[in-house]
Amino acid sequence: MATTEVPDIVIGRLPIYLRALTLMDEAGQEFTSSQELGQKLGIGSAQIRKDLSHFGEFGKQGTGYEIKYLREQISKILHVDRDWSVALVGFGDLGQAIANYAGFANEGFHIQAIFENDSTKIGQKVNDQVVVEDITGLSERITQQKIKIAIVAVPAPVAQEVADKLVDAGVKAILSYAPITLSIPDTVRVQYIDPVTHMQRMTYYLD
Amino acid sequence: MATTEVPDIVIGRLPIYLRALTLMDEAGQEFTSSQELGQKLGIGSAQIRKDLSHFGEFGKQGTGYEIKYLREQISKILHVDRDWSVALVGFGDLGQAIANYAGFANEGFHIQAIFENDSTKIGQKVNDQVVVEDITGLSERITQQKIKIAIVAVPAPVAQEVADKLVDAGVKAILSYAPITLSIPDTVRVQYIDPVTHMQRMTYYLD
DNA sequence: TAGATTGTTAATCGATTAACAATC
DNA sequence: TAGATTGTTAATCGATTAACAATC
Repeated sequence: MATTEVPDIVIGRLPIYLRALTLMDEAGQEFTSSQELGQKLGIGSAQIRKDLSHFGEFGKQGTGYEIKYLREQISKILHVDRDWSVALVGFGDLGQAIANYAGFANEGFHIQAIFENDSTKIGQKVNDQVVVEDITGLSERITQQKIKIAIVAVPAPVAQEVADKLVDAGVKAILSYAPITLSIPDTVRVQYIDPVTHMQRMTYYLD
Repeated sequence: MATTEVPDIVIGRLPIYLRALTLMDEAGQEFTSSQELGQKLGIGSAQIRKDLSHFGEFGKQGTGYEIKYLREQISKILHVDRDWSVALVGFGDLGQAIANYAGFANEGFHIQAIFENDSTKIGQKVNDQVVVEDITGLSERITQQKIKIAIVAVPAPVAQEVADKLVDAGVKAILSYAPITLSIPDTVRVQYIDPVTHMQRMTYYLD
């Protein structure tokens, strides 16, 4: 089927499918079905089949999906069948935890540049490879290295300013840990991580 | 209006509204409108009015919403007009960053118990108040302190096991940083934070 | 073949949006 | 009063789900 603009909500589920498939693969499992996958994820089997149908046919009647194959296909669809260079802005507690987090590198997201404005942190070497740079050199470095993805881990009051610089430098995707809604041209993707909003979404149901 | 089961997607937007209102309040602003709020958040004004209408009438024709008042009301709706005790399981890099993160306490989420299984970390004092405990004492301690919210910051392979213990101990809301979908009774709320899935959701749009 | 499961269609369900009377 | 903005209704839009022919 041709690409008739796949809904973003579908794109949002693909990484979840991918994660589950990777787990099954690592467990040595070879095949799965939309039913089994849905069961594990708390999602209807019809939804999984519908989601996948936006991109092609990946299964076989009677036997379901070959895990390795489907995994590869979803990786390609999401463009994660390659390595990505990532810039990290902010090297406080949070930034440091992010820089040390192995999960990114494992999935091909490599932090290749780190920026800070606290002079005591500049020059520090992280993981024996990346040196913390002064934030004033952000635009030049990002443009030069053609980095397209950035992580924002600075305090809320400066996050918008940082985002503006990133956009100017050509960044096309921002993962922001700052608890504010950024104003960003719609040619640039943004995703937010704010643990507090997640908490507040749950307390509604508690008494 | 009576509560005819408010959609969860609406509940999910309330913390965002609350965050924006807090920001405006701190900036000294007194009134806002659904239009202004929507503009700042990239959401339609009709949607904001519709969302709020599930809970009552909070504005005035012609002038809009008094920020302090609306903020208070949303806080009450979300049950964040109080303090919450939180248990943290896992005190590795991520757990430590979470324990040090001021954002939780600022919003009334206080980490009152921390559990680990690495004996070298047990007994350590965090922020001059909470002592890292052996995970074997988890059930007793959580039951005893009647803690209803927990943060899971353990490696994926043990996350399900930890979640089961938390549920047994009476926890009703789990914020999980483990990159797996947990199997949890639907009497317990779960929210996930997985930065990698957010990244993968964006790379789809990059080339 | 008999059983299982796909991909897809059509029906249902739910959420968003536009429009406007009410009213501050 | 004139202008602005609410809360709500109805229309639209989009997503989920059920059902099933196709087929491995």
